[in-house]
Amino acid sequence: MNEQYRAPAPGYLRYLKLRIERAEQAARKHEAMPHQALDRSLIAAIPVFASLSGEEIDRVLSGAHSARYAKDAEIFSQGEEAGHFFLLLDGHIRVVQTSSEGHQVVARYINRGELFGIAVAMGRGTYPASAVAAVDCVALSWPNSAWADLQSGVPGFGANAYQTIGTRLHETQERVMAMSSEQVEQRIAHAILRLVTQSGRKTGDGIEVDFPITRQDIAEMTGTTLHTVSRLLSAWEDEGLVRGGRQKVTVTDAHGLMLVAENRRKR
Amino acid sequence: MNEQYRAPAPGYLRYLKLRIERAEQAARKHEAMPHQALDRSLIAAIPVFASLSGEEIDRVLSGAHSARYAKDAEIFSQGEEAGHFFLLLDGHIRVVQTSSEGHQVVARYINRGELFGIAVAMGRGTYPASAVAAVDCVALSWPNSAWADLQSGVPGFGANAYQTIGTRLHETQERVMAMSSEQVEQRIAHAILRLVTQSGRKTGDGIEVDFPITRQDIAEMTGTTLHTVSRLLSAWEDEGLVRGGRQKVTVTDAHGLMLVAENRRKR
DNA sequence: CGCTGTGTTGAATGCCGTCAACGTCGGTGG
DNA sequence: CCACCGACGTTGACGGCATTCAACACAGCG
Repeated sequence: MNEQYRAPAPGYLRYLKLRIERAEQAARKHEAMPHQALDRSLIAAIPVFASLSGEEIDRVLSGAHSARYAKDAEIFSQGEEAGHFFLLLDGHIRVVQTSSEGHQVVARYINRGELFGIAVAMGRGTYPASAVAAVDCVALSWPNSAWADLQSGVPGFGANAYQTIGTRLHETQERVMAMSSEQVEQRIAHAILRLVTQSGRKTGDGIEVDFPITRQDIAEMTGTTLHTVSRLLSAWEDEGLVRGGRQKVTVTDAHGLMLVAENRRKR
Repeated sequence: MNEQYRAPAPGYLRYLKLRIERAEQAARKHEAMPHQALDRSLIAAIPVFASLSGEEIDRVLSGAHSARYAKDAEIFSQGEEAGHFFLLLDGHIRVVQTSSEGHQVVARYINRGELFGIAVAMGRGTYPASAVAAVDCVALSWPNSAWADLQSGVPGFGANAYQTIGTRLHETQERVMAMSSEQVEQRIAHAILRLVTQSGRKTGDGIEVDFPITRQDIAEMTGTTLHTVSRLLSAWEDEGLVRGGRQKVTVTDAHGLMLVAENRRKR
């Protein structure tokens, strides 16, 4: 604190660099087929729409726009005017927030069947975060003007949407509690358990996060650095709790990892 | 990590003690006049209801229950079945979350005119946090069954409520970002600025948080300890940025404090 | 085969939590 | 009025843990 201005936020340059990289990747936004043939079965599989008749589904889809998004494409951008809301049909989406200093945080991952970008439901004019395809994705989008129609036309749609928001608020608050009270080790363990619970895929020797995820991503979920994440994952691999890999994490001993998460581990 | 079980969370005993104290204070719950005379003017001053006619206001109030809550009384409790929602007519409410290990976090403060305890809007069966009166308070409450009536009967009520939730989600996410990227000093500065912005009262020599707030409360808002808060407030007092006091904080140099919050301070 | 993105690991610094002790204020009861 | 007590606040000393800095390893790709 002896300089005229304090040095920029720790690691600022690294974050800036990453941000630029991702921005360049994002230039590929909306590269894909803008009006893919819509299949009723895609929709009928979504719980919210399960109760609808074929005819009703057609009406719901008539106002929707389907698009494919390549991996790392940006579906919408933080601060951008929010004109549409989305429903993820397939893939995984990473929701990223960037602070004014350039620090990035992964707010959450969206799984298939979930609504996202529903700024309209909260009376917001802009998206509070960016949505990036973690893998190739397919999503429906509606203009905000369709919100009222869906709410009145699809029984349970409004309730489902507001419950989604409520769940996210609650999860975010729990994250605040975790960051206030837990050690880094526990936070990372909890984060990984949440990932495999919500987006896990069974493999031969455990449960694996079924989209590519880097150490840096995990660090941005838990408020630490990729170094710390790497160190801990290595240590856990030695203990047989997880197995690492390039952009890959496999939990081989979920129970053991849970003990770590709750700080009850022996040793 | 050499013991059989790791030591309990750092400072656990202190938190437990505090929790017990507050629980005892909370035993005074609902001590006050259960059906205070309702005054239309109380309601007409609330923005959401401003557009209503006197007759409509009477209808809104007919389903409501007004109560006074003494300082430190608990209006509802975390985990409790959520049967009502509330509107704060006067006073200030502290919303507190407690983790399973007993660690407490102040989720937010509620100001007059704001809805709180609106679990029903998010399809939640239980309250995710506890609400404690920071000063003597007056609040309206409705049974959950009145939610639909208010939504259909009061223009803008639903939109206002969902916007409130959206704002809180956004604020909570910003808090996650702050805890991920900012130093303790900046977080505390931001928290105090937010307090005086949202609940400030002008005094002779600055802006003061207009409800009693302890160092411990500030620590629970920012995820630190009361020691660190005390140290920093003392340092800031020496620099002329704030003035402290028993359960009191006065900002005397908001601009200077903002420089601290953004880590742009000279020196 | 270089380049870029990703991951690993060692060493050192420093922030901030922890422990501890003391000071101060306000209320309460003798 | 005064002594006592609990709640709240302050300050110093110490040390652990995570960040930071640095260097290297490895995979994929053009």
